[in-house]
Amino acid sequence: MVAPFALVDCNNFYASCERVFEPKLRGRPVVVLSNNDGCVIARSNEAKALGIGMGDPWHLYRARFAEQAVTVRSSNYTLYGDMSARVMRTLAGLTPSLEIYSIDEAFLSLAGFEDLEAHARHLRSTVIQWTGIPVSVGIAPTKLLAKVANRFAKREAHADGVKLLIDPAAQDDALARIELTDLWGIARRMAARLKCEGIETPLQLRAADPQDMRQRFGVVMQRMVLELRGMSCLPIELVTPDRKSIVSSRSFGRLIKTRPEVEEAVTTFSARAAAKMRRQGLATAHLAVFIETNPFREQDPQYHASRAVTLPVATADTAKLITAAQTALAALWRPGYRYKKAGVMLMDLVKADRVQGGLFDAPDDPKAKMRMRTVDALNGRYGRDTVGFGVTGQPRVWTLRSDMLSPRYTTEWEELLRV
DNA sequence: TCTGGGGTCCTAGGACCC
DNA sequence: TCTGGGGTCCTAGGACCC
Repeated sequence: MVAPFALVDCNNFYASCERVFEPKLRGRPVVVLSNNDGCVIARSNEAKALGIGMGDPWHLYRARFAEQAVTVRSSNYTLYGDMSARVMRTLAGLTPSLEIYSIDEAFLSLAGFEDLEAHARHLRSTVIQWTGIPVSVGIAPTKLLAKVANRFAKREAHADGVKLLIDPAAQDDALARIELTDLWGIARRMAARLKCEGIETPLQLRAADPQDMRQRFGVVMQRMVLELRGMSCLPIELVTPDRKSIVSSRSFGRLIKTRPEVEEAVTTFSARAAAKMRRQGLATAHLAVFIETNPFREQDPQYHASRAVTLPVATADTAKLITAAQTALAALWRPGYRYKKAGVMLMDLVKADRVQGGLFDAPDDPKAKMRMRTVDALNGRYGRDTVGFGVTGQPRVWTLRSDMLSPRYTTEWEELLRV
């Protein structure tokens, strides 16, 4: 048999994190709220039982649950990130192949384990013992089915946090008891489309012809059909790929009308995103700013827009990114609206080993200056700022957009840059 | 009067995930 | 009065370039 997958998912993660540091909250309804305490982003089982929904605006409940002792916490992402790292470190010690899928989920390969259920229970008990976070474990021949298994591990009381969907009969039974939208990758819109085409249940989807589904819905849907049949198409991704973009955005606590206030926010977002980018060893030459009015206030005139700017060279320098962001903001700013949200997006991120040390701006090293002249000449010749180099490493060709790195230029550039 | 084709970039939006 | 934040991938049309 193919190596089975386990999906380990933390139960009600943010609420569970709060409980680790406040044990008296155990057994009581707990909700964690989004930024500005706007809406519900995590609920303990007790809070779910009260009918509090994911994403619900908290103001709908505030009065109702005041006296019912629902404990409310503002979110603390630093804490959750730290707890997540503890859980992932624990899991990493218990399997040779771990894929961190999200802040509270990980896929594990269970290749080589004889007693899958015993191992799953071991994972579960070790994580709660070492971190205080309860987890559920779903095991199946494919990632998609492991997701389904995890759902039952969480919901069935007798499962006690572990569910195996290895036998075809068990898979049939599980798929018969869920909706299309319960499947990983199918949400409301796609489910509606499928239903229009006569596919109304997960079992019907599994029975569909994979090739035909590819024609009608694309390669992603074909993979889903195969995964439902127990043919693994989605391998464990052991290496976390570099981020392609980094966003820093916030809804304002109140509606904002003046430009200086938005400028201030955009400055903060730029600095925050730049810091995050540097921590990940990345840099960028593409940045965008967006601002939005409050779409829930239908009586207000609406405006939402984004503007991108390109820097002459990739950088991770906060001051340069702030300047660029203000330029973008100036281009899209419209007076007379009441703004609710703004953000800064850093895009087309590149490895920072190409751009470290502000080298593109004022290199002191004579060789670097020489290379800079060559770069200028090349950029002049091609009419674009597409060439750069690293001071610390070997001179190298890089591009502001990866798709501009065409092979016919690469060799020539490499030669010219070798001072 | 006829009026290409390939390519990139930007903006916008849709769909999905956590 | 109060409705999150951070990601990925895909598509489409217009501007612009060669």
